[in-house]
Amino acid sequence: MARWQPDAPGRLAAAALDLFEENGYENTTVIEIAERAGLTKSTFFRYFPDKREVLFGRGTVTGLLLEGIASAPPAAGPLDTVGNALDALGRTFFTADRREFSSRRQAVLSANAELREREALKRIDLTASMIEALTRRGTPDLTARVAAQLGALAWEIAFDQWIDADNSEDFGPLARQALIEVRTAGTLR
Amino acid sequence: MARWQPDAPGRLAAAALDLFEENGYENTTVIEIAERAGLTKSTFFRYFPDKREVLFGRGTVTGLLLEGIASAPPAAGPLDTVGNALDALGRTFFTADRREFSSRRQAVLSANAELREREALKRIDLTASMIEALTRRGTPDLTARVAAQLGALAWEIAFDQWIDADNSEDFGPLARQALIEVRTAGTLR
DNA sequence: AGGGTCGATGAGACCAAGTCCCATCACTGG
DNA sequence: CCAGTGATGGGACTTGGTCTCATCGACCCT
Repeated sequence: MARWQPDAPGRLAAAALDLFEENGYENTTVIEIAERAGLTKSTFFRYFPDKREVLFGRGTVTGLLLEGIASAPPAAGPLDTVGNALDALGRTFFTADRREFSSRRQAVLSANAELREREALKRIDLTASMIEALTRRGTPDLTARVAAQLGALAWEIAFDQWIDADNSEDFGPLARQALIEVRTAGTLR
Repeated sequence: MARWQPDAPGRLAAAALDLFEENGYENTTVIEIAERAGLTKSTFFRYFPDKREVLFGRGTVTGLLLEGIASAPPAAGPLDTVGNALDALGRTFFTADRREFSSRRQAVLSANAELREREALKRIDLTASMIEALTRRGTPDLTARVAAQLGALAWEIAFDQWIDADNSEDFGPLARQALIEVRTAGTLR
């Protein structure tokens, strides 16, 4: 038997999500979160740099995305490359069993400005990562920046649809479709 | 004679920028900022909701941008509309006399994660505003979202160039040019 | 068996951000 | 001269976040 209950960070994250749903983010104290997880404030800050971060995974998403970009066929255009990456994300991360969790999490996020701010930062960091990964495979800088922005937009659209209760499609196809629509809408004056 | 020194928020903002440059954002206390401005912590938080916000203007930029979008010729395409708005911004806000200040401010922003996070939020809020302004003049939703993202990207590019020391062009033309390049780069696979 | 080590946790002091409430002060108008 | 008003000061209080040291349980080694 383990000396302590396993997966302290997981328990903290779960407790946090519960409490945020019950009382709201601002009315929830880090001490309360830790207590519900059977831990203390010290341990909380050992695993998460701040209170917001408890709702943001350990950056596995970024890794998957970069991998997806790097492993796309060399001949693929930038948007197709991003499409492949989003597809990979759908297969590995935005799986059906994670849908409910994602939905709950998203509801909490949109209810609080501080959390939305962190989300904004994540989006921009992610976009920067995509740009770097694209330039690494030879995409010209400006093209990479445009592709990354459009990719992030398609992600957002697909994610919202995926979360939507009366919709049962997988994330991958939704992202593909969103990317196509974004591309055709991108022929602007 | 006024009973108190005039323009308390302005003095606070100036003191903050000075101190952030001297000692860095994290090593500067709100109390220190207030003292240098001849005020107190209480007064600081009367004018700014938090420490970060002292570096972000009173949202005049958003107003100007929305105005610029709304006042564009009705026949203009979405990107031209955004271009007009950026142009207006260049004439009214990103004026030559504000260049040095913008440059100093930007250096402080990029040096601190907390400030970059706030900047990310501002960008996303601004993009949302642009989308709303575009849809209000009849642009289809998806088109508006793409145009706003590309507009924000062009803004970023133009701003970086404008800030760049060995460059003397005005913001407006830089933004126009950036927008053109972004549009041509946006024809992707 | 018993002592040493190690990794995860707890305890508590401490600082700064941010909130709140009330006092003060300088002027203004009646 | 007095009451009101608006900007400021003062200080108590909560919470997020940091830091340092103590504890505790298992495992190893002899």
